[in-house]
Amino acid sequence: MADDRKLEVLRAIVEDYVATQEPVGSRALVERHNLGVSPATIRNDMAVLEEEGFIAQPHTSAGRIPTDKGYRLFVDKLATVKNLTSAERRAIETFLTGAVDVDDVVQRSVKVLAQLTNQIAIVQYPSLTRSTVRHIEIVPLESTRVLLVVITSSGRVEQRIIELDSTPSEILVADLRSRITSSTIGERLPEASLRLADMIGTFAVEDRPIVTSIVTTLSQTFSNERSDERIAVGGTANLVRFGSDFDISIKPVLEAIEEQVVLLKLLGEATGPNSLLVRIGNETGYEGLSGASVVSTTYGADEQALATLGTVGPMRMDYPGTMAAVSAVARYVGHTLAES
Amino acid sequence: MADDRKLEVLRAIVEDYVATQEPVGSRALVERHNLGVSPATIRNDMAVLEEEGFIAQPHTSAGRIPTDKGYRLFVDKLATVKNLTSAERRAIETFLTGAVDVDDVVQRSVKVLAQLTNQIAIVQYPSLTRSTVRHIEIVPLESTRVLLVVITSSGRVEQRIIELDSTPSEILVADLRSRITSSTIGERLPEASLRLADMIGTFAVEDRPIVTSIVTTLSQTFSNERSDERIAVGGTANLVRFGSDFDISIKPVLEAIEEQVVLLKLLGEATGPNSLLVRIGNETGYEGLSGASVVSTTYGADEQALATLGTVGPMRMDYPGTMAAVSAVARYVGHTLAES
DNA sequence: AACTGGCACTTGAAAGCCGAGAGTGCCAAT
DNA sequence: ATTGGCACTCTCGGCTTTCAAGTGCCAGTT
Repeated sequence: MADDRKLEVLRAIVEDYVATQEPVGSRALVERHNLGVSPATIRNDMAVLEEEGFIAQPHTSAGRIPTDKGYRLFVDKLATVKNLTSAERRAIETFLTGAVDVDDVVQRSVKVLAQLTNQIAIVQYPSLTRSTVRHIEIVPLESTRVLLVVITSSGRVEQRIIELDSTPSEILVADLRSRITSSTIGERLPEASLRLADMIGTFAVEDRPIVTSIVTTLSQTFSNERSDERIAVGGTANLVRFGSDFDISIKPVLEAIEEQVVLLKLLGEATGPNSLLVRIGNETGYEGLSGASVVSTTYGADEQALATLGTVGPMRMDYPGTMAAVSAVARYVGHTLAES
Repeated sequence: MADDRKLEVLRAIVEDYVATQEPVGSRALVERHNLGVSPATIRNDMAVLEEEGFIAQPHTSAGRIPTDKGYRLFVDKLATVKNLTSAERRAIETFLTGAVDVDDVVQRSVKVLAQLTNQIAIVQYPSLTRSTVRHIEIVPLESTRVLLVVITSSGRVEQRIIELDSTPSEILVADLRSRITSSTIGERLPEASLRLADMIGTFAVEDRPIVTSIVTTLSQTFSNERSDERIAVGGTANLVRFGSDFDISIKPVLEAIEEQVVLLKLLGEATGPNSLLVRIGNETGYEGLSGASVVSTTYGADEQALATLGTVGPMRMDYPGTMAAVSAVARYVGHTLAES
């Protein structure tokens, strides 16, 4: 029997429902897609699909809509990867290449992604803990103040100003700088942090107080979780477009968006580079977001994944298009950061 | 005739309407506020107030609601300044004192303000152009790269990394650093920028290329308009609370919030320190925001206004409360920044 | 065995209707 | 100037009715 056709029907249902936002019936189906059979036949197929849990009807005698499981199957098996138009590619490129620093790159990315997908875009700032140390600088300011600057492989610059108990000698500063540099350059931040801790003992006792405060501050900076949690969000106005219909209530989504912790969980651990994570409906694991799906992926400068980005949209979204956009933006962001 | 009473009636209408969100009629009015007259008398007063354009009725034979003009009068003449409870004051204080840097201060402020007012909070980052130079640092990195760091009076740290044509000698860097420092420290940024421009000619010709690129980059940093436009927004979830009723459609507001330019205009030029700017309904000058009001003020470290903050809320908001919250937060933010 | 046309059945959404309640404006009386 | 009374106007909620879409099933066809 035509088991293929059942899948074809599912695909057609998903596509039509995504396009029209309305339950799709057997008649409409045969008209729009040229499966060479009659509505009645489709009805039989649909009955089976419903039996298996891929589609459902909102009320008896309305058309069918895909269930979570239906979307899942669609994404896994049926979605053909859509390519972006060259215009879209160019848009991303020109938009991102104008960026002057990391902040700017991230903010522009959210904007592009939101516009491309008509959804809510989320971009995590490049993770500190996954970057390596590119440069460290220790600069004495007036009297007992010292400026510490760390530049990471992702082009991010972190700085701290600290107050010491006494004014450090120039020699000490120079010594400190060179030793810290040589033992941390190129290390990933968590390891660099460990190296630093081992180092304090190697300095003269009278210098210990100063060394200790500088080193511990640096160490904190390296393992600064707060900055790992930074996130940019855009396209919230799109929320109205898919929220107003029904299905999704706007409030929990807005709340989720303001709560960074939730957002971070949402982006989640995308498995690896170039692999998209698509979570559908309840798979997001957040109650207020049933009816919504999350498409996310990692981006990175080299092989190394730096952070995550993605979109939140209605469950009935254009998955192929969204997936294409997310992965394209991730790629470009990666490039852009690597160059800076 | 009792002209005072008419004003009293207006105040009562505003207060009741703000509290209940429902048109208020003559009967309810005399019951809740003890004006010593009968509903019929109130009706006469209301007829006059309507004549004069301070109140209106949504439909014939519903209660009255205040018009833009009515709110205006209320805010200008009738609103008694409400004091925050000591619990609220303490909340602001403890919330803000935990902040570690300027970014953090701003982000915490939005959050407090949003929670306090149940509205959308907007906080502009401390303006660069209105700050003074506290410290400048020039740090050679590997080979031809140089890191420039500027610390401003508001505690903000800006840094740039630039690529030079050739490696600068240590002597040149030291010289440059001391001369730049002495001529810009304490200056407001725009003036510092001018000073720098005059300076290039005083260096040896062979050093010009390097000097020029460093100086112009600094100059750009000083007059960086982009960073003057940075803004933090919070409390968008509250939008639902006052959007869902009717009156305000959510979409234009969300759009306005994403468009920084609009936001900046919204905050507008608050006239002076400690003076609140309240714009009601169409006074905001932005079409999508009819039905909304903006309460804003400036905050600053000393006398000097650094930037603006405020809230966007429904026209039917608790003006006294909001105004109190906005000005209190502004004051605390000012303090906090001055100390850091 | 798979497909098809026909037909009765279900059901939600839209439209129309009605009564209740709230609030007004006006008027005559105080 | 204020007040009680009263007729009038609306909106809102609940109710019924109608309409159309879509299904499920069955008997017939290939």
